[in-house]
Amino acid sequence: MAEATIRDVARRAQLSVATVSRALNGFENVSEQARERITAAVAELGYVPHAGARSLSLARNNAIGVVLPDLHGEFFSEFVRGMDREASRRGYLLLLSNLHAGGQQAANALRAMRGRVDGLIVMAPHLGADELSAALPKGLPSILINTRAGAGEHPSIHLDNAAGVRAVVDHLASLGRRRLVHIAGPADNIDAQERETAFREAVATHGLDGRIVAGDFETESGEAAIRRLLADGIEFDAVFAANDNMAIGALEALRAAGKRVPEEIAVVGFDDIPLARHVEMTTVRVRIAELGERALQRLVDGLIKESGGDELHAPELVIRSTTDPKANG
Amino acid sequence: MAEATIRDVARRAQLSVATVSRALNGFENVSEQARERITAAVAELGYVPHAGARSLSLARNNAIGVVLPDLHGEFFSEFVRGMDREASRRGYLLLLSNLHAGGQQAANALRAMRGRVDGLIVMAPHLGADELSAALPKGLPSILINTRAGAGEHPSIHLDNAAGVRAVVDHLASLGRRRLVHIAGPADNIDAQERETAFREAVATHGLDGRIVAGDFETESGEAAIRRLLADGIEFDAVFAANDNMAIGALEALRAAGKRVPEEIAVVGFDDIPLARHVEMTTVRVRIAELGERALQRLVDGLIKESGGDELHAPELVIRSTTDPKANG
DNA sequence: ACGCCAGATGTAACCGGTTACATGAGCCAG
DNA sequence: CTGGCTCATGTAACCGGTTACATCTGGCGT
Repeated sequence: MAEATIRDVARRAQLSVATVSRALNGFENVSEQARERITAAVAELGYVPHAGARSLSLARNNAIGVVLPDLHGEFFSEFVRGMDREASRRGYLLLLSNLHAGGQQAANALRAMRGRVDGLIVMAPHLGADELSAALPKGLPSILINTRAGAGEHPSIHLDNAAGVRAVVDHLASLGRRRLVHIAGPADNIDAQERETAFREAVATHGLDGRIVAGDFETESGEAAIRRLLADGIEFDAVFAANDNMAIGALEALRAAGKRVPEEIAVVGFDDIPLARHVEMTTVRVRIAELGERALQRLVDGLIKESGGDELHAPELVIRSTTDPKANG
Repeated sequence: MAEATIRDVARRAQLSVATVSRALNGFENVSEQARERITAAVAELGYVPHAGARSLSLARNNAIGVVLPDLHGEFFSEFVRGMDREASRRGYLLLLSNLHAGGQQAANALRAMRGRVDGLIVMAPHLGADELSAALPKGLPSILINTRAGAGEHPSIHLDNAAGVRAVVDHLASLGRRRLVHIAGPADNIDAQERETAFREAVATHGLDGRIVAGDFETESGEAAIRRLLADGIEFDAVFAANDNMAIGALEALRAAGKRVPEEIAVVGFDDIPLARHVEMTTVRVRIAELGERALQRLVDGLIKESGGDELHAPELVIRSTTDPKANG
């Protein structure tokens, strides 16, 4: 009752395995008669080709490995969705492996991909350049996502945080806001770092007053940050949080304190999560699915022709009523 | 510059492939000296075993295939997260394939899994029992999720919609509500069907007045449904939508019409999406990640010992302020 | 009638691992 | 000194496909 193999089909059709293989792969040089016998045998045996064996002899897997850290839901599903969309369009499967722990665990996850996939999409923000280079199976085309380390050696795609931040600050400046507060994300998060740095620069460029307070990407930290500022009697007319969650926390704290948004204080987030749309918040939309799509696209194209270098993925400002009362929700 | 194989390692270490294989797989019967030479050779060549070849000879892949339809973000990421968590715990990888189109496309997706995975987790709500049986590679252990067709033949796990609905209706009845409205989901969605049927039954059991109006799982349809009821002058004191999105639409329509929630009209959803928590809505929580976890767990356990039958996955009522003003948010 | 060629089919090596079985070395008991 | 045992190691078959190359057939030109 074991699974039928191509040899079983050959025996049943009274032909050689070579002919069967050719017929199944749509070669021209197979007689009509042979083709019929083979189709019949396949149906009778319920034969399904063994993709693993096929991959081995073709040295080609039609699969892409995806290695991600433990991600927040929204990002994860959108990213995978994007990759999947492009993958199924091109006849590839996605082999998923999450990078829970660090170090050795990560190396194993990457190694397990060898011989099962034709390329790797890796997001490993917490890995150093050396660890990463050591862990990546050499000779397996890889593309790095939002990973600053080793960007020179491997093709990579990064979210263009600076561009998003500039768009926000430009927008706030154009609305006449002068005293901006940035609620930063966790210090060990690269996106948070980049957003903070870009904020400093953009504020300097516009000659605005820019203040930075700490946050950790959670709603509560945004709320707490604003309460502290208000309690300290700090003056400001705009809040730009490093992500939407904190911006929502900020929004609630402001409204609880009786501040009018956006008339007195404008609020801007980053990411454009569904909730942001619901509360009509101005934010920076990151088309994550598109990022995944691009990554896969570039990787698969690169399987044919090597294409190194770093690419940026541009986000987009979405203006809603927490900055502009005229913007409808 | 091709990848090193085990034979290269053997040559370099001046040993046979058998010894190398044994050493790499941690067998006891390898001398210390041989082991050292092998470790050195592996390091020098940067050898990484070819998982595909290994799978072929072991007839074991350490991978589980996951075939899902095009799902809503929240569900998808939670489900995959759950499976992944359990998979990595057990040393399995996840091979993902989305089921975009129907029929032949679906069959191909399933076939492509043969020989790359040890088992299949399939969610194919739109496939008939026959199609499904035909498409599933025979001899590949499979577990069906939220798929009514062919539940008898294969092990499966279903969301217990009826239990969730009963909990809601019990809760509303205990609050003294008598005239309930159910905003149903799309007619071709199985969960929507089950929720609607269960609603009819629960309402009958309690001897309540139950009315059903159409919806399509989108926020707007919930809003429209309520507006229509109000315009028609229909009397009701509770709304139970087949999902949270529609419940939120209903909530907005009620508030826009000046109705007080929950004093005049209670509102309940289904799913417990993050937004539901934010608007403090009573709903039925479906622990999707847990569902994924269970599916994988059961499948992998079943690889050892076949365990047929159908299992139910129970959801849980979460009471918030759209039904009970005392419930804090 | 014969050689040549095209086209269908078969044989067997190969992809990169694992492993049953064979071999050979070293040790000890008789 | 030798038979028999243990233990490390090697040889080669095997997993299930693909494919280079060999073989066979029939048709055609001269």
